[in-house]
Amino acid sequence: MTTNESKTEKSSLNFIEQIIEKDLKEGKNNKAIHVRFPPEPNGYLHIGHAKSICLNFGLAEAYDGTCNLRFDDTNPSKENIEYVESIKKDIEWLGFKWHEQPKFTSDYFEQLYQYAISMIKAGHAYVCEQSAEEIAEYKGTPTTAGKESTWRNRPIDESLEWFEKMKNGEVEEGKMSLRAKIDMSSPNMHLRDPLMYRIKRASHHRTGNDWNIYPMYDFAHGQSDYIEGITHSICTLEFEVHRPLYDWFLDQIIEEGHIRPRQIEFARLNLSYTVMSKRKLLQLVEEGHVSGWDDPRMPTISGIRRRGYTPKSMRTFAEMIGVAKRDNMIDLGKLEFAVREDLNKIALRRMAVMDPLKVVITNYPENKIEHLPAVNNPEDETAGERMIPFSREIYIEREDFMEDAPKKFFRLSVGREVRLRYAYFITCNEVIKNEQGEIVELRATYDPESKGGKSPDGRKVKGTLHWVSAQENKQAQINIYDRLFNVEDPQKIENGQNFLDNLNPDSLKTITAFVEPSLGESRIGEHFQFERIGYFCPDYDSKPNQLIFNKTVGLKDSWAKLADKD
RNA sequence: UGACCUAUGGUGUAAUUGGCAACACACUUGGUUUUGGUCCAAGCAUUCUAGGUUCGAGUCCUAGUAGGUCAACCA
Repeated sequence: MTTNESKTEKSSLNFIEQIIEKDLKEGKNNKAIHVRFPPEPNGYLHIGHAKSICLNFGLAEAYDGTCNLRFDDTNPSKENIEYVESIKKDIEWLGFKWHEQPKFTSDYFEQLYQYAISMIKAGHAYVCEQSAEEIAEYKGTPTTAGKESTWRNRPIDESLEWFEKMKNGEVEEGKMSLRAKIDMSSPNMHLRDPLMYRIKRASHHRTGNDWNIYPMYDFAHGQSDYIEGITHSICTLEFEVHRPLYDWFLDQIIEEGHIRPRQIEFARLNLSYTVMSKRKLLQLVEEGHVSGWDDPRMPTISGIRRRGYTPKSMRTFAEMIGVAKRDNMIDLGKLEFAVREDLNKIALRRMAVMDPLKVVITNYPENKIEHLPAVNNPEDETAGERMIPFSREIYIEREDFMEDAPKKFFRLSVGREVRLRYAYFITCNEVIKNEQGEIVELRATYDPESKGGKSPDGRKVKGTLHWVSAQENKQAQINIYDRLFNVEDPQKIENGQNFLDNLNPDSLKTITAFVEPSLGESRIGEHFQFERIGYFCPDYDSKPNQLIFNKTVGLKDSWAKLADKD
């Protein structure tokens, strides 16, 4: 068995896989792969996180390694347990399993504190009494060097003493901080004596009021990686400039014979027609532009789930977009392709009429109701059949009829014959209008010989329409979602505007539709294809007597494309 | 004008590390079809620019250009 050797089924490797295979080949880290997904529990996960989750957990799966889930909870004022729970749920939904129990950076607060003390003792850290403003001022700018703090060379004992007092809550918030002693003139801003600890009186969601000081990201992340034995610490590109600091901190604590984690950065996901920053997503929720974190228009994992996307489609998508270091803007169409591909294979076909137009079949008996068999999924024989009621009066889609139809219009028009899916051929012979001249009803005749939709004499009809019996159907509320923003990159804004000005006012349309009776039994978690329209799923609020469906994504529509050209 | 990073079709990712630029999405055209869906077939690139090395360069060298990240007691 060569599970630890290479990914044989894939012909090309991304740059991270190449690094890993090289490390494995060289026998680094005892030939083990141990990665981690380190979210901060201060918001809901979005599809960008999904990319990272698929990357990290996927790497662990591929190389017979392990992947930790670690909550990076060093900022008690922003984090809470609600987010912890939603993050766990999202990862599980995607189908991944973390190594052992979920881990928390707060589990290591005591160890981190000890590391800090030893650094003070070694002369690599000091307690600084500059204010936030002074620190910023002394820091300099990217193009000009900074100045050293006046507290930089205070005696070690004094720093030790004050750090202890900081910890014990004897120092006011903002009055002191612990800083690493590195290089105030470094061209890398992050090396200009970065903060290691700040005083915070907030209650932490796990450690309560045990601590009055909390470590900063840079002094917590690499250390946590080290403590957990992480081999490859994969993060996004904006942390690239942090890497020298990551390595510097590691140098201060590393011991002989221990695994030294390596930080590797990749480009975060950008998806067209949406935003991906937690801050902006939070704003959309808080200002009520969407109904919540799991609004099906949100790029959050919970939103996407409610929208009807499948875990498999998310993983396919992650596979499709790949991993690299250059900035990208992924076409939303790729995500839609991934979900259509999955849903096409698994979704049960049903008929539903969104915008009904009544058709009376004049030569069909008045009170007769036939139950006709219909295939559940042509892509999956095992899905079987169900029966659909057919009657003298039916509804078809309003847009499936046209009075002055062009040649390319394969649907219903006066004098034209079409097939009603799984039912009969009908020919339209009369249009009924109201006083305003609007079409309110169609009269048609059917060919009794064409039962099931098969032509009795081999004659062809070009069009097949979906339909629902006007007598036997269910009403359903349908939520039709469109892209949340009108422009590809909502963050690109004109002067004086903000990203909210790019919101698509028509991103949600709610209508009432007639659906075939079998949909009355649909359950949350199921996926349907409403034939010729798109994929839909029952919303969380859907009930048997009050059906609600969310549109996941439309079917590809080459007729709409053709019609658009005029 | 500092440091670091990145440049391959409309989009994303490859190219056995110097040897016929490949795969997917999108788009176009045609075929099949009881979903204008699916499926099948075909088409779609001067590898950011300019020089150079080489029998041969997306890959190496030189000089540019463009984009991104970094100045939170956030992560």
